[in-house]
Amino acid sequence: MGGVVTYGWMELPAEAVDTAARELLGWRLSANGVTVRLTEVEAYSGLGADPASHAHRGVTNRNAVMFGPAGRLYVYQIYGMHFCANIVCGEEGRAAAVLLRAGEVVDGLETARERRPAARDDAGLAAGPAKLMQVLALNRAANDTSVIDGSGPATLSPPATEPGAIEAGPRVGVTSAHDVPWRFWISGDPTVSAYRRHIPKVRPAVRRSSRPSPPRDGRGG
DNA sequence: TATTCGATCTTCT
DNA sequence: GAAGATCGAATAT
Repeated sequence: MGGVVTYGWMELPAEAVDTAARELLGWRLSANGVTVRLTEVEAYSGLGADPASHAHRGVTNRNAVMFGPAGRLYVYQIYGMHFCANIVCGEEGRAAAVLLRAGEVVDGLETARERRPAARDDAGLAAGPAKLMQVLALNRAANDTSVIDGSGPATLSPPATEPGAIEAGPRVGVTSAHDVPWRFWISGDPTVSAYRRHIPKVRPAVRRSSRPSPPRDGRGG
């Protein structure tokens, strides 16, 4: 009946977002003339039990897409200059998403190389969440668009071949929940990004008194 | 080869 | 006002 495409990972409940993440390995994402095969992803739930998730404090203007229906992109900007994308999972109303961390360029290689002149080799073209976005030429305009019905700039397709063994470990760059092994990657794949432990933010030399945080209506001058 | 640091700005408190 | 699901160049060893 319905011509609407539905994939298995879309029907998993929010609490099974880690399973959805595993299932998405090997899938292909195409946009703007380049296709990438996903080799590394991370799961985020934000159901209150996942402090590393953007959604764990509840709905905000930014993370609202995470609470929406599965199969759409949640794109956010990080450090004022990079964009990263998640594929929303889980039922509508409950936050769950899979961060796309790395991939292998399987089509549009020439274009990908032009978009990533800094890459040392082809394996490094999309070896990182922001690099992946750059290769696909996606930005905030892709936020809240579908990847399953062709209505948005990016389209997701099932794996051409079964991915090999999958490994799991702690997520990269998060400032909490280091013990949750929700980063998944295809074992031995050269395009998987290097693991970086949480890097404490460097503060200006001037350290204020170790007071936690000022009262929030202290806006007087 | 490993580690450190600067760039740059949106979002939330 | 401060932190942040990063990248790439520079520095240290």
